[in-house]
Amino acid sequence: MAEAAESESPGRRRPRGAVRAGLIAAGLELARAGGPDAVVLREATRLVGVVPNAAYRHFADRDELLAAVCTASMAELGDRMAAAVAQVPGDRVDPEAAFTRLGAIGTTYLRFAREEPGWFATAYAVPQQHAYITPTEAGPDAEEDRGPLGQLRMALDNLVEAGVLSAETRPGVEFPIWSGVHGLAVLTGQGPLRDVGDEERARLEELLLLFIAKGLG
Amino acid sequence: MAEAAESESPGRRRPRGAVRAGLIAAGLELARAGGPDAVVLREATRLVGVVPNAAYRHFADRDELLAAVCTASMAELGDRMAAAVAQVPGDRVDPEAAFTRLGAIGTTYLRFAREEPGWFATAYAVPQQHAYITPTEAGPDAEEDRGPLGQLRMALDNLVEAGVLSAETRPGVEFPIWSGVHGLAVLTGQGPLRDVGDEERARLEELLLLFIAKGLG
DNA sequence: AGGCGTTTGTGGACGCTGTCCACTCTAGCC
DNA sequence: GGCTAGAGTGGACAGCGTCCACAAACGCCT
Repeated sequence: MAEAAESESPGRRRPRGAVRAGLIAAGLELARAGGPDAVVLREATRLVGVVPNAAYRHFADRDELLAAVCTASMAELGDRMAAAVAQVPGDRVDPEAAFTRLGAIGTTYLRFAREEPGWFATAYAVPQQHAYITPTEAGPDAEEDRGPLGQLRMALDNLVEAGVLSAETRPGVEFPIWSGVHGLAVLTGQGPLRDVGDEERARLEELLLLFIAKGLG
Repeated sequence: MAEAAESESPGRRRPRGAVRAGLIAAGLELARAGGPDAVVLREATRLVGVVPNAAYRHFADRDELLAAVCTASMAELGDRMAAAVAQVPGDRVDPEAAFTRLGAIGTTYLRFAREEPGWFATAYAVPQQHAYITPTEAGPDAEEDRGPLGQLRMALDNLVEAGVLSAETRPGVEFPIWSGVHGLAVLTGQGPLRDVGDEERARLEELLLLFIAKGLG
């Protein structure tokens, strides 16, 4: 990432979008290690090997850079969730597979928060409004939403299709479930439960998923 | 709060712990308006009417001041929850009252997050470890714990006493419940659900409490 | 080919922050 | 009634985000 001192004459020497992309990559690196507060503009430019003000050619201010890093962090979470879901064998109407997919979603979410706390915190630390989320009910064509909520919705819809989840329980359940998983991630991540041991943490996660399953049944 | 320019000779003119208490009060004011990041040491000293370095006679650094403000924010949340619980009529073994108390706890928590977002964020933004929480199982003598988790535990224990909640469901349920409530508070507070409308938000809260009730039943 | 405007990066500066050091004055103890 | 510890002051430093004026490279147009 860091390629300082190219020792060329000033002016533009890099390919067209390189500085912008580099700043985001550097920001991602910083965020990974220290969360959103660690995304400091000057340090990012330093990693890219450019003077601080160069960043202002690509971002209005630090918040805009941070927003880009947040979006990238969220995308990373979404990608990992999608990968985990895709890895579950069985088709849409297979009841067992549908349930396993839901579990994979929750587990991956919690694992991401545990293994990449900086990115997780960053993904949800949007400086301004950002509109990750379809306001409350997506249009009926809930195409491909790779965000956590979108993927959770798809998994729940599959559960209904597969006959595991009753149709009248379905509407809106994504929010209690998301809240539960997110809350545990936050409490055990940066919150007061942050220094419970590993196996204790695993027990809490299991407890939560069981509780959710009970609420669905 | 702000009493600048007392225009006395320098040296100590205030009662003994006044500056320290004033700094915490000023920090609380700042946190209320802007969350933990708004607790800036120099601004707090300015509000108290003292030079920035004076703060270092009472706190090792900014993080220690912030920690004190966090503790105070958490205490405020705890007080409001306790007040709401105390206001519910009926004794410990009254089933209906016990259930109402649990609802009051959740509702107050969510309301606090909604009406005092700065304090709420601050309460959970501890810079270092802080040990609000009894690691996982309190000693059998779970005396008076005014923290959110402690009060939630008491309410759940009451629910068992009153015969509403089965004894084998009880162990550990506080964590899924806390997670759910906290998660919704965070998601609708600073998270991606932050700009849903008021009635939408109310619906989400209701949905969550229903889900929790279902998980308990 | 050559000129020119737009883009992109530079250099220097400002105000703000947290923090350190040396100093002073006050209050309370012997 | 002096002395010592505590509490507040003043000045300074580095690091941060941000603004301004300037210079160089690109690429388009004639």
